[in-house]
Amino acid sequence: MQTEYFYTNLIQWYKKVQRQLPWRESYQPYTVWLSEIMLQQTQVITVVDYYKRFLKAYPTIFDLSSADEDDIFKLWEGLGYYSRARNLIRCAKLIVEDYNGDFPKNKKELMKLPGIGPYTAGAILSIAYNQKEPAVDGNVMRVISRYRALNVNISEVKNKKIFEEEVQGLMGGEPRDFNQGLMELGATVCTPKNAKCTQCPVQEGCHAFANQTVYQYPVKLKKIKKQTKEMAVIILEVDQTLFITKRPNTGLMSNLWGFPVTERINLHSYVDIEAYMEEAFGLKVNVNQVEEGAKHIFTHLIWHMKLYKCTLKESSQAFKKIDYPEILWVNRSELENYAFPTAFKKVFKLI
DNA sequence: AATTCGGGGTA
DNA sequence: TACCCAGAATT
Repeated sequence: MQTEYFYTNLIQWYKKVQRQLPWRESYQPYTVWLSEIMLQQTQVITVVDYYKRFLKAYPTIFDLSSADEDDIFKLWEGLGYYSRARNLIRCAKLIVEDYNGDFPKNKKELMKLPGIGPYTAGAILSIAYNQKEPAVDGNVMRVISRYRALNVNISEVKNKKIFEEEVQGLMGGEPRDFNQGLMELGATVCTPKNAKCTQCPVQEGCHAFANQTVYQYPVKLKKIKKQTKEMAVIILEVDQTLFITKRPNTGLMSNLWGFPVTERINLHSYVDIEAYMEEAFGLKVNVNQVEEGAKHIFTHLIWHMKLYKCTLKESSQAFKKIDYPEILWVNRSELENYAFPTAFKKVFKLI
């Protein structure tokens, strides 16, 4: 029978070849949840060390729920998608306050929690509670679309339910190992390029392999064009202390620290930069020098940074803060105490 | 339904 | 370069 073939072979393969990963040492809801949040759009190899540090600092959901937000961001520094870190604390507090420290055991309740969507809910239910719920991520869509030769555009969110139903149909009695096995197969064998079909436990049933059309799947129709922005990074130094500010709690790199930064509208004007510092922070500055900065690539845009080295005008006394919640003057050795995204860490080396 | 969220590995 | 990654929230 087709269903038993896929399930049996996948489970057997997974139990034999699975990678030893820190979040596979136990299947507590807390550690499953923590690892799944970190693994969103982030590769396993990147997550491992972050996960270990995080779990050591916060062994239980109760530790995390009472954590200092700045400490969380410092631990998350460099991992990206920083709203995940903010949602992590919000979720931990809700679990402790509203659920007595125990994660809900149904999809509807789980998806009400910040940072938990359909994939993560399914992962928690299947991996922690061994419930028969699908957990469809990019790996699973690639595996299933190849196995069934599905000409379904995975870029359209509405098509995800097609894959969830396929997974349900293939699922057997061990959802925990089955869902993880599906993802493991996608991550290590059924890869986007150089797929290792000779090692595949379900090669005999795979339609794409039979038709030699493996690389036609998954169908993905959406092009992202990265926009390039010329950015001015303001390096304002007074008495060997640097001016830094915490970024707003929405938008790009929210809640992390950074230097003041603004788009260079008139590429040759210092006046615009001085006006920006006056408007945003109430600081009257002089731009003394412009130096080459760094390039940084985000998901949907590219920053070309130039460094605008400034001093305060003597007449300026008031350090007003308007748009930003927090500002600080710190010396270079203190920078490491604050969480900075990688774009600004590149600047550290230049100043 | 489309866009916005990082950063690194890989070919 | 361009693509992809154990996606979710917002517009």
